[in-house]
Amino acid sequence: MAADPLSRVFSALADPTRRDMVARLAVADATVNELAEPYDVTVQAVSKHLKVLQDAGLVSRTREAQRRPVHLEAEVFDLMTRWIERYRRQAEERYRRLDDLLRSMPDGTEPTPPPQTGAPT
Amino acid sequence: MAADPLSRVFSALADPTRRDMVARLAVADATVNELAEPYDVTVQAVSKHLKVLQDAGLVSRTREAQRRPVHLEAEVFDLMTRWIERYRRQAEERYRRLDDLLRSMPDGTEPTPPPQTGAPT
DNA sequence: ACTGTTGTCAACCGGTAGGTTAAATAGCAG
DNA sequence: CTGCTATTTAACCTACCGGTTGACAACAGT
Repeated sequence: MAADPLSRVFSALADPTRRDMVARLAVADATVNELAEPYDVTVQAVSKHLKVLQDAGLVSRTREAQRRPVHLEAEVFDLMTRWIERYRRQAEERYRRLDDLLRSMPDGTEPTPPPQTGAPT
Repeated sequence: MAADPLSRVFSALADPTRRDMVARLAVADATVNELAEPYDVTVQAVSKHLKVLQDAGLVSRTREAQRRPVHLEAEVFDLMTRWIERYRRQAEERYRRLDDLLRSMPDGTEPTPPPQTGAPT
């Protein structure tokens, strides 16, 4: 199983069934059997999906009598949003600067662009 | 290969190496060999990663002499952000309403909410 | 016309993801 | 204690994923 949290979250949401579960859990908590009902897979398969979501920190389970309601934990979304926004912004900034650059030299001279960088995580 | 775009994007970003490539491409376009340099995998492996990113719509390639610079396409990020924000908001709305509910009945009467779990005592 | 560089394609391999069935665990109702 | 319901665990199977090596295509430079 993927070591880093970001990989776990992205990987968890890469499955349509799991995304659908998240969508339904955003509306209301639900038990495993309730969650399994709409899909034509076994309850065990759904239980596995739930484990993936839980390992990704997307859901939590609380013991309530013999049932174990599943609850959506929305905070983890921030992890993704922050990652995405970071690079989206960076890319947009690039375009902006490229625009400026092109506008500032209609003669086509190459002004030796900044040196390459190493990559962050 | 995953049919729906959302699965493809999430799946593509579930790999740390691919996320790192995206991070570097946010800074500047790069060729396959340049991209491969920091990692201790073969160029072929990187080429495969690139194909995944491309199928997800995250990068595009433009033919330039014998090189094929890779370019980050940031628009696809919106697809994810929209999905995430939608359910995050929905979940937060749920909490808000639950708060209101609890605040609105200090007598402890149960107004028969939807046949839900977690009935407060 | 060769040679070197850049990149892809094909075949293969080990590991893991997602599904199944069958058995085990946990709690509630008689 | 027995049985019913809800859920997880175990064992297994198949398919895909990420990596490899080896061969090949396209182009630049000499």
